[in-house]
Amino acid sequence: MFDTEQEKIRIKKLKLLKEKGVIPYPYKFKVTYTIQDIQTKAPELIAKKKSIQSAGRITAIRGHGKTIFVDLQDRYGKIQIYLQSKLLGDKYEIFKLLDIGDFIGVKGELFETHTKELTILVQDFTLLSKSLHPLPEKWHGLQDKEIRYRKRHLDLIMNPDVKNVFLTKVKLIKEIRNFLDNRGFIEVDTPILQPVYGGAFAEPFKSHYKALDRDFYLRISDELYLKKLIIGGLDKVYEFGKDFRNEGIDRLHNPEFTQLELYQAYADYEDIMQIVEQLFKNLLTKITCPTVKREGKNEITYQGIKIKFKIPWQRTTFFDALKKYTGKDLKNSDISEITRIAEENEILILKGYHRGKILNSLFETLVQPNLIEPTFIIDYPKDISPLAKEKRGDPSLVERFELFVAGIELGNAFSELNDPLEQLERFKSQQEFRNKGDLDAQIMDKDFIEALEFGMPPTGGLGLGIDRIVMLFTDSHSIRDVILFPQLRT
RNA sequence: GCGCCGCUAGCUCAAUUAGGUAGAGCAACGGACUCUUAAUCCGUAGGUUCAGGGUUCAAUUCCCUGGCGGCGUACCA
Repeated sequence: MFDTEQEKIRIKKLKLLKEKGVIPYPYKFKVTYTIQDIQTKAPELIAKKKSIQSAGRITAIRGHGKTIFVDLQDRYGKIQIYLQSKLLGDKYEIFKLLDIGDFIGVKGELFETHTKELTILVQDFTLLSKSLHPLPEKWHGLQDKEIRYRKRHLDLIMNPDVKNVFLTKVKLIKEIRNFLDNRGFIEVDTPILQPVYGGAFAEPFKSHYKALDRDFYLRISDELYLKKLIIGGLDKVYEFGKDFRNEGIDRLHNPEFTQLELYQAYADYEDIMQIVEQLFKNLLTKITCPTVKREGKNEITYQGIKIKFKIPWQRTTFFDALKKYTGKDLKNSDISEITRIAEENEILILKGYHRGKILNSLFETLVQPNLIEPTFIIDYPKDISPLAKEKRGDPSLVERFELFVAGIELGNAFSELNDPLEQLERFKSQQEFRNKGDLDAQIMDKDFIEALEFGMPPTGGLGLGIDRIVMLFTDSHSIRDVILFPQLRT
């Protein structure tokens, strides 16, 4: 546990401190000014020679014989403190048993050094926690991505920009809440452990509930429960939910991720598109990440690509988009033609792939990477959208859209299917796909059908990938950079 | 899953070309130093080179297997 030379030395220092009567892990310390407070109120604090108390982690020590300069870091900032042996007497020697990484509380007065650096002249200090491991190197920080993800505490200590990313995530979620609350939506929560999973195409994580002696699944979406709330009359609901999908990990996928789902009664997918546009307009105005430069309120530069969010965003039908990038109108094509195009483009077709699924593969490979500016792809084939309502005037399609920005899928929405008899038929055809080998086909949920039978008003519904939106706002290349503890191999 | 790349001191990196006693900076330890800020100066210590196997007189270096990670790709509509 304490194998290295430096760790052994720290353990020894801990023992020495105890022998000298220093409590290495005390209970509390009164902070009268955070480091950020000190910085904003500096002129006043200096002028009035106010006694201030602040606390933080030691990140650098520069000794000069009878004086020591120390950098102290707290949640929002870093400040220099100055210790003089003539002021501290015997305690000055105690400080020599402290290390980079230790937490201390200090009491003193603020002043400016000759080089105009804000500094606390320390009259007294208190050890608040002894750190038993050396921190990574001060200048290069912590680079090793594996350690950064596995030991996020070290990443946060050493790489201040990381903090900004997660503070931006918090602000963004808070702002979405505000936006929805102001429009009369109510926030709810629905089960994560579900006896039947549904609402998306994905394999679930499976668990076992001993008391009931039956298998449960971690939800892959909140959809069916939220629609029950619409049936129950809540009319406008949303949930920020952790969803779990038993699938691969890459720069856009983490097995557990945060999704916003919202449902609005008496609305259709057109209304939802407008909500999404307004929501982003609001976020673009209010959310800025300190480490990401933005030129204007209507644009974001993501990974070097400038993206404009001028409303209304582009709306293109699924088949028009395919036509643009394949040169062929595939709306009435048969499966052999689609298969041929897939093969021409070296798109893998696995067991259980039916027409819609191959079309979707074509779309993802040939169209999606080109969708840089915010784009609503609308009106999807029915067989890959079992929860969406038929397109008015075209029974082969459904009223559904997906939102793409920077080639990344950010959201999925429909005019929700509310005809219980048709929903039953859709589930049945999903069952057939499943029997033919499509393991992601959706599961019959009789409980949900029965709820629909009581009557669900026309409803528009939406799912938004929050982590991916945060990627956009923080210019993060990987979803791992916007999830504090991303999944890694154990 | 597949492909490529990587893994060396607590951290950041050298040394691998063509096999020949594994180095530096920071951090640490001892010493000097009352405005430094990547403090400076003098000195010291610190290594199962990811693991296991193989080739060789000799392996961080070459080969094989495994582990972990990164990037890409596939799967995940």
